[in-house]
Amino acid sequence: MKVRTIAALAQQGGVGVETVRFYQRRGLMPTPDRWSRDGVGAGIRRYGDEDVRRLKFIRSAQTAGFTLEQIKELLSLDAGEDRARARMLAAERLAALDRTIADLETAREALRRLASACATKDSGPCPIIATFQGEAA
Amino acid sequence: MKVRTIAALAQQGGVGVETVRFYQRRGLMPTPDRWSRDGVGAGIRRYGDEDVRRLKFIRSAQTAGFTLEQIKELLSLDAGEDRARARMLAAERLAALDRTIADLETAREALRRLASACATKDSGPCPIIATFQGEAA
DNA sequence: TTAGGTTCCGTACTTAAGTACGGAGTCAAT
DNA sequence: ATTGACTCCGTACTTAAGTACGGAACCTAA
Repeated sequence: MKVRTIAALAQQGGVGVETVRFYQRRGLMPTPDRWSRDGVGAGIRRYGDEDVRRLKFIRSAQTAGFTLEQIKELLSLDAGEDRARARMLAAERLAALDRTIADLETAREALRRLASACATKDSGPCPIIATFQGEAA
Repeated sequence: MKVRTIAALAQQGGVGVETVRFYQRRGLMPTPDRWSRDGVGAGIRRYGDEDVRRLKFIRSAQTAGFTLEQIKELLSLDAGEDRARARMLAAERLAALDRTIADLETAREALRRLASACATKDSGPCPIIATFQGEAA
């Protein structure tokens, strides 16, 4: 149950302080009450392990291609009852992800062709446009 | 040597007219002179097969993750002598692409876990955050 | 208790890649 | 010759996801 400042939270999540604050404004991260150890003054906000997990989840979900808006919904579903909705969001993203990966693999082949086509000599023009497109539409 | 209007060019490239004009402003597509068949008036711009190839190249290169700025450089390299530079751009992008694909595949696994974890029952909470992260950092 | 580094907050700015708009000119078919 | 669609052009707006800024409050170590 370690308690940390926003800077430590951000650091553990691999983002900047301003980004955490941005997520708070967007409703993705909670904005806990401020408190000081000695009870004097307004204090500052402190964050726990749960917040770290939440922040890391946001980053992973982003890698999976969810928008912040969708991630917000996933977070609200996390404690909710609507499994069907969660499944649907996951399935949709999975399909889109597979398409993206396929596209990227096609692009990788094109890049390989380009790299090797331009590798055979050390000077002289190399037809990038033609090579890159290969036979793809 | 078919000649087409900007709308036909855009359509063949799978983009909108405004996008072609945007690429022209950015120096990615040429802005040919205007001419009319009967020589009367200023005419409009006409585009050939070369323009279609160029536009399609831009779209493919974008899929490969190049920015428009980088694509602009690739286009300038297409007829140039600097093979080394072309190879370098390709190699860098290839490496980044491989990292992206790997990340996406990791994300796909996480999504699969999520989908199946939330599939076992039809209601009740399903711990999205915990499930999605799996054991990944 | 004071100096420095942080936090907090609202607001404004940034970037990439478009998209939209409005008015004037042009083209193709009737 | 007119009408309706399309082109051209400059300028402005959009979206997502941050980043930056400035001043006031706060916290910690010396």
